[in-house]
Amino acid sequence: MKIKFIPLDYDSVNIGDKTYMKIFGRTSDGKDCCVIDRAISFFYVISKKPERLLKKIQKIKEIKKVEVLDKNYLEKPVKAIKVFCEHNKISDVSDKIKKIDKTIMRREKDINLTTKYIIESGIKPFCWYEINGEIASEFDFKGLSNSINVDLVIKLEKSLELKNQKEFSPKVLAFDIETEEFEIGKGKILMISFVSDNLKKVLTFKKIKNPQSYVEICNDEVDMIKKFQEYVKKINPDIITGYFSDGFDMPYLRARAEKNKIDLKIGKDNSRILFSKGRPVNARTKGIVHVDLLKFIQTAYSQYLQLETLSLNEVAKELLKEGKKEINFKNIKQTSGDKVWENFFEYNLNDSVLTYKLFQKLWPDMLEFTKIIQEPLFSVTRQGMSGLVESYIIHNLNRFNEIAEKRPIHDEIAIRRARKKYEGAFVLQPKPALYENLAIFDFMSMYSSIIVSFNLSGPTLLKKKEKNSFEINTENGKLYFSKKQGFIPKLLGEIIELRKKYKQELKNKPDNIKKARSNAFKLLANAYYGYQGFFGARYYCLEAAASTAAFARKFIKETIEKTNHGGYNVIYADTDGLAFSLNKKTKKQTLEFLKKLNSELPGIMELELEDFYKRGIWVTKRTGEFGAKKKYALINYKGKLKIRGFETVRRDWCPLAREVQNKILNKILKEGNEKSSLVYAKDIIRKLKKREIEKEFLIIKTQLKKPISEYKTISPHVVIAKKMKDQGLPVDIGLLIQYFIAESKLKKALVRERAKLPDEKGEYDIGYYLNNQILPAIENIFEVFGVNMKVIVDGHEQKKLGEF
DNA sequence: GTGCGTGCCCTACC
DNA sequence: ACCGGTAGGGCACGCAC
Repeated sequence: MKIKFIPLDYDSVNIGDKTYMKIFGRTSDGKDCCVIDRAISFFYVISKKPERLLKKIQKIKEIKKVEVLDKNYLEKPVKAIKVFCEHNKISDVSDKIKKIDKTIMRREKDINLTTKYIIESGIKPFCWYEINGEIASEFDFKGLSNSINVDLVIKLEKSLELKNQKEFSPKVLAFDIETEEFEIGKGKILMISFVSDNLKKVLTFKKIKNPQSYVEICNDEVDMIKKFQEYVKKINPDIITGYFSDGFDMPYLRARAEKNKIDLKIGKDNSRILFSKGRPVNARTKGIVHVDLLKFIQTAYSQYLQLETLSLNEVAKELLKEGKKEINFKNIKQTSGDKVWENFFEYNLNDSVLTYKLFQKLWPDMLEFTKIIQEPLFSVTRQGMSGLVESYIIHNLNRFNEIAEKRPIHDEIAIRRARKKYEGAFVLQPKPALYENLAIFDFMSMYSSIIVSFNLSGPTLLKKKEKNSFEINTENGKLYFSKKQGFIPKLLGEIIELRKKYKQELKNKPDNIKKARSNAFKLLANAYYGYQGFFGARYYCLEAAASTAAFARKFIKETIEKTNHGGYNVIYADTDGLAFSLNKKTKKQTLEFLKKLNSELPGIMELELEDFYKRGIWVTKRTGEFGAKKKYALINYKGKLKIRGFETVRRDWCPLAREVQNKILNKILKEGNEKSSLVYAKDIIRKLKKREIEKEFLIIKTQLKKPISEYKTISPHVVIAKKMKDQGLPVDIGLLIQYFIAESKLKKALVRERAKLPDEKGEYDIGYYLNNQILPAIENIFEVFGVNMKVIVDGHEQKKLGEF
């Protein structure tokens, strides 16, 4: 028979002594389908004299087939023996070959079976195919089809990628649980909510009177978990999604199922939820793709989100413009009244609703990444950017006839991590002042364009100077790179081109898919440089990373020189951009000057105008009279502010300090002087001294970055974290610790001894907030105008200050 | 006992 | 462990005086 089919999830299974792929997906008429195919399993043996080796290798009985091929390995032509055997025999066979000769290079054993299958079969995720095959009978594959809960199980005979790739909207189930305890499995699950198309439900065993229609009351926890399982089966989604569900909801469900001796099976092949061994843990449900939105947001979205945390509440507020339902957890007990529980149900349901909407919002991005990277959705949503870069490279190696480099093992990683850091970007020290009439130029994707323009990669790195090679001076001497384009720079060049193409298409006719596609290529391009310097990368090359940084320093410094020579005054520069004052030059002249600079740049390097600015301010460092780097504020001719590095944009400063500084920067940039800001600042200080500022503006937030016990320095937020843990609150890595600094009877109490939880009793310490928050945030701004805040505060109000 | 350098720690910039 | 280096700045700590 012939069907139109779209693959969503991949899995492998051993039947007898053979390995098969199970490809879960949908048919064009919406049927649930599983296509069965033989797995494709092989690895390469690279040898200078393959003929001699071949005879010995062929004696190994597990090997099914060998081919001697001309391949490339790290750009160099090699003779390779492609050794085919069953997947579960690969390491046996490989070991036997190693025994023949220890030095023999074996490669691609470490490429995962699904990746290999996708590459070799060409059956890619979320791409429509015409599949020819037979319906598997109950006798095929030792009855495999009986164990798979789908409408159709097909033995694949032939597949053809369809020209007409129509859109596919997956059926999604979003879910969320609420529990008695935060620790995984410790208390009961109180309720499970889930949302799908036209369906909203809360399952619970709390028996309240007259519940809302979406509430379904179960007998007990066991019944509730079983009902959830039944609902998943009935809804039969393509994707099940949650928020931090890898780390909480899924492990909790498993723990409670185990505790209650429930055989919880969610997969379409009746398998249990599978958890990865490493950290962070991820949870897989076979056939139904489990997507944890948090992980994907962390890798693909967080750089665009200027949020204090990536909590569902904040992310939903930012992306969906709607937040979570507020609720006070502490008061909820089994004995609480029905009204309290009603609220709790509503809250729980709302989380699933938000998760569902968030999924729909992010879906174009996930889909585009999946299509570009060609890895299954499950792994795409869990890899970091370096993993995505690597997958992209691996899926494109066949075009270059390349054998993949091996993944570094433990010892190799240790060596790499121990290597000295290389010199990074150049940052120009600014001269503190208020400037007028500015412009910023920056290099478009500077590091990526350097990698492409100078062919910087491991395989193109030369051992010594060759005629006609690229060369660059680094802190470890000169390095040389071949001019024959390597596959890594080539692929990156393509990514940059595609990004440009889709960006243009997006401009011409905007839609979400184009936006997602353009963005995915942008992220991928930007991650390339980091990838080559990352110790876990197959194509790790510190020399290439160091050279990229060295070229960047060279070009930004040259551009600064040229700009100063061109009659401008460069104020500041960081990595790939420079700010300068126009002096008497016009915008038009400046754009002409930009053209000239561009005509002198090599390869695909390009300098752009970022914007013209009406005013800009640079301040001194707190220590010393020098201008502070990475700290400035600008206003453009439309009145839009660009604030970088200032306390205003730092979450570890209290809102009052941030707000006051923000207002002052705003006023100064708009008005061109400090006069009215000074009046404002004095007023705030007066209010603070009179304790007229609400405590909520004085809460300091700092993230817990590691387990409490690992801290060598016990700083205020660590003390607070301990307090919270003692109170039975969930204190985990990544938690944003909130506290304020209170007055103390002790004369010389440390800050940490004065730190209190926001709802703890105590008056805030006026002296601390004045001297450690407000003044530091505004002092060096006024200093630019020769105004000394300390003198003003002390001079006028010395007596009052003395009290603190 | 104070003052200062140093290291830890967090969070920003690009 | 899950992309890099550069930088500012608070806080705790320990040594010098």
